[in-house]
Amino acid sequence: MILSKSYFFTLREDSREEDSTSGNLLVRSGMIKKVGSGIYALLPLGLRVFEKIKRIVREEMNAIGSQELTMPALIPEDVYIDSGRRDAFGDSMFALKDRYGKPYVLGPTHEELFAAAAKMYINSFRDMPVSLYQFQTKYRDEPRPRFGLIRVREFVMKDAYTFDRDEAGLDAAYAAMYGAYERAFDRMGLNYVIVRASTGVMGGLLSEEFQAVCDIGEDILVLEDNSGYASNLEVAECVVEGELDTSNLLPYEEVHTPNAGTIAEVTAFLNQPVEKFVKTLIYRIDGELYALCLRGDHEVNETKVLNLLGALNMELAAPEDVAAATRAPVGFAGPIGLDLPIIMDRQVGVMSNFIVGANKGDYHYMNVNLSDFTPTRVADIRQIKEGDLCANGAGRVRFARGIEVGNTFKLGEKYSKAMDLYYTDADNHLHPVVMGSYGIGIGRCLAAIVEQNHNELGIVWPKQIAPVQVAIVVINMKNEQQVEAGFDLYEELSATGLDILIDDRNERAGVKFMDMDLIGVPLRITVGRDIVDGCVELKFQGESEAVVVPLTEVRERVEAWFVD
RNA sequence: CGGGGUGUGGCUCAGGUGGUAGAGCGCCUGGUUCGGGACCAGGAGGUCGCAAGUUCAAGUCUUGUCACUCCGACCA
Repeated sequence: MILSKSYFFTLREDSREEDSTSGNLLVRSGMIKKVGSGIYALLPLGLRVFEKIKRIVREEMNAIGSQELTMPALIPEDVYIDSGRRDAFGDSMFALKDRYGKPYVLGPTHEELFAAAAKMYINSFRDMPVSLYQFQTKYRDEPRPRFGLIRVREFVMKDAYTFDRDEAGLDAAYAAMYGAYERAFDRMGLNYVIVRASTGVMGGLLSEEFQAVCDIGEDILVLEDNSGYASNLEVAECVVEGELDTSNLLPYEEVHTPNAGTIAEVTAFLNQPVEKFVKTLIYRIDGELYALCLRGDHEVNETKVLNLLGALNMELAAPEDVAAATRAPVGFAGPIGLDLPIIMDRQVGVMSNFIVGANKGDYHYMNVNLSDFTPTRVADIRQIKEGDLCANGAGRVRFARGIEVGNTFKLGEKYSKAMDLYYTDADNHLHPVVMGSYGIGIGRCLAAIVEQNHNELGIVWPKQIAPVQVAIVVINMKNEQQVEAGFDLYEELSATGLDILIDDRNERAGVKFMDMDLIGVPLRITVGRDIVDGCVELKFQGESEAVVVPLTEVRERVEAWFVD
């Protein structure tokens, strides 16, 4: 890459449109440019990085025997209606019509088409296992795009699908894919953890996420360092702490608590610790009202509730619904005498002589016990907190934030049944194919790498990802000796197969150095004052001092550095 | 979808009470510089998001609209 003849520019100031470090660095280094909300152009330098990430993923996919193909992004809407997912995606799907009025969508994910591809091929158990993947642009109408390439509306994803005869086959395919993912993310230089996740809209048996750890991550990871436990907050199991003390159960009594409708107000008014309260939240879940009971200092985990009930939507009930159900204003609901299904968190099961709302404005009950009401269900429905006991008992959990750069799903038979994908076994019986699906967000990887690897001057690319590995900076373009040596070196190093850049612009040295630091060149070779001795400077990423090396040794040093 | 903010040159922004647009950076020319985002002089570049309205006169006031953005809701 000869800089004076290349599309190359940098910006000195942060862009007002960008709200993340990675987004700003990528924009300032001229690698990406926002075109619209959640829509980005990949400029030449950015595309180089993007292609390197793709190459790593492609190599790892091919290495486990997955075959690449390409599905369309523009898809007849019927495909998703048939699988039952059109409604599940709802407004997050981009929808459009052709000139005849026929409805189409831009694919948000491609299980359906891959199932269709499998259907063309798979008839017999002899046709499996088989594994397919693609790189394809996905479209999701995100309500709120943000953080540069991290939450966008158009993005390239590598999605892979495996097809097996049975669950044992799926387990093997899943394990292979999991290993490929570990190798791919390791090669990218990402710091990541693998967490158990919710199967959500995708459905299925198991979901795990590859989460790049960083502060702007939108997912909360629950970690226990000694045991290596890692879970997404959404599904992190809570364990019951403490035991039920039945030694001194008291009869419940009504107490007047004027204007004390929040937990904070009641605890203050009654001067009791928040752990002595049980709060009762009225939710509307798939249209029906439910009461959820949790200890006062605990929060509802909506994912757990939805999974428990097999429901799709839940929201706090409207104030008028609460009033009708509890015969009291919001803030005084309680389980005693309440005519709603009651789902009680397991932790409440070890509480005694606690305080609940009395279903009567400005009143609570004290000294309530489990015998005073009957929950419909008792389950783990609370959100885990930092410092809680880990589900495996190994210790206390801490939280971290993560960017989901990849996920793996054991889908099982859900889509094959929906898409009528069956095969004949050796005994001539029909069985549904057992599927897995696996995604990697390429742009997210790029953003996460930058988010994890930068300093005050710019990006610090891992050398295998960097847009160029080596930059030759010619200090003085009017000095013929420097120019000639620079271009000779450029020729020589280009033969190594590495990506080489020569900065031959008529700029001052400071400008060139700043630009190279901004775009994140792992090795900078400076052709300057030492050229009179036949030497140049090599400055390796992470080293504060440059080393002076004779021109004759440069190639050797560069090659040794890169394989290191 | 609810609430807030912002739209002025390629970028970052300034433009009390209305009077016909500026700065810094970037770009072009010349000169002095030349190893960590140089300096001097000259210059090019703007339908002030868009549309109506008020007014002799609108970047500025009114209304509408679009875009971007933040908080919330939502979220593979």
